Amino acid sequence: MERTKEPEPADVPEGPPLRAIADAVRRERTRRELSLGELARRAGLSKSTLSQLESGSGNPSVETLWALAVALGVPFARLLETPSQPVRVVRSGHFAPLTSDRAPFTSALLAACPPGARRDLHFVTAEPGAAREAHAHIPGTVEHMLVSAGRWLAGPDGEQVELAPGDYACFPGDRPHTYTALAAGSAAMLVMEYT
Amino acid sequence: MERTKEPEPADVPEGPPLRAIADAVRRERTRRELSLGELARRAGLSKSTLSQLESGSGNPSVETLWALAVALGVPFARLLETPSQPVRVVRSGHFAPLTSDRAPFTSALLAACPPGARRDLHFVTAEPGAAREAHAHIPGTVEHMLVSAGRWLAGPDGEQVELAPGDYACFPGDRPHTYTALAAGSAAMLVMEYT
DNA sequence: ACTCCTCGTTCGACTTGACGAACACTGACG
DNA sequence: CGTCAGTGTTCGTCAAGTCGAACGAGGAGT
Repeated sequence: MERTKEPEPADVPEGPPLRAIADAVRRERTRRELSLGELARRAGLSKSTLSQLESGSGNPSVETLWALAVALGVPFARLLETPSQPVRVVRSGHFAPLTSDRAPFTSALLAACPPGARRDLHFVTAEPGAAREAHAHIPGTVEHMLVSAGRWLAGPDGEQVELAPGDYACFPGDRPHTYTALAAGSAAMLVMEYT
Repeated sequence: MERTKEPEPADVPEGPPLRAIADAVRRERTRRELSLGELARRAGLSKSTLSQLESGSGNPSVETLWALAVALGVPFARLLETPSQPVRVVRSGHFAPLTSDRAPFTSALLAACPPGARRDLHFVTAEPGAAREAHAHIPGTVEHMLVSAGRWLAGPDGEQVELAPGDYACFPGDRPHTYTALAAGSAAMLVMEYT
């Protein structure tokens, strides 16, 4: 391995989840009560390849992983999933300095659109006092909130976070959650994401 | 390639979408106006590897693809997908009167998600003086902008509109267009929609 | 005991992906 | 004109992924 000697930018410490892939493959395989050899045969792979893959040693090619996904009957991305996302908050000014090609311009990707996802855009305003209670939406729903003005307290029940203008947060929408304005004239961009 | 000689089950004619991956990488790269070498540098890859990958010849490892996904700031699965409307402005306070259920709450649907559409969320900040010129994206791209702070002049060339905090505008992104900050500390939510 | 089968692992040989260097091309600058 | 800094490509080399075969371990049935 070791393709590069450059000090990886510290703000992106993530490496490829080889361990997670290995576990996912083994999990999906045992769930179907398939033997390692049987899955290898169905996927057109050798047992040795699959064995090394499941042991975490290795760096499979997309062709190999694709064959496994087909043989297992799962979408490709399933083998790469990391456990459910927690509430994610990006404080104003703490966005990733992704691109700043020219002069006084910064742009940050808050949330890329997952495959097949659909997003509706809302703009909400509220005055203090009343909490908007939203019950659980259909599973897989994710909500994104970018505060435009005022102050908000929002998030799943028990995990609410306070947000100031410029703050961004996203959290699962398939659990009960609330939005509460803490200041007069509070406003926010709300993106509902369905999968 | 050709790892197996077994007659592939005819009901699953699919192979790994190497072509689609190649196109996706190039699309995401050019969308960010990154050169091949620059992306390779950020991802810790060699130019040759990336060149071959984008040309469709090759079978990248997950480590390689993962590095690219991180460098591009997109979820891994995005790279595996198979894959002109007038300017519309909604002035602050002129949203559709979707009055709240309870008291001091208003919510407005700015733009419903068309079937099959995909949207990426960005947060942009800028200082006056420099206009960010974005060249035409792939056809069908639509951009949504919700101003959070400051003042903006944005839109397709020749049709720019001035926007104040709370204002919303959407316009085609497949034509040359610009974003210009007119006040210090200007910020906005930017939603890129692809079909 | 033995045989037969299947399980998952480890071994050497082959194939191929990834790297670095050199390449041709373009446009900007003197 | 030449030079430089970019673009993206092709080349040879090395490391790593993949393969087939052989391996030891565990059962089930004689």
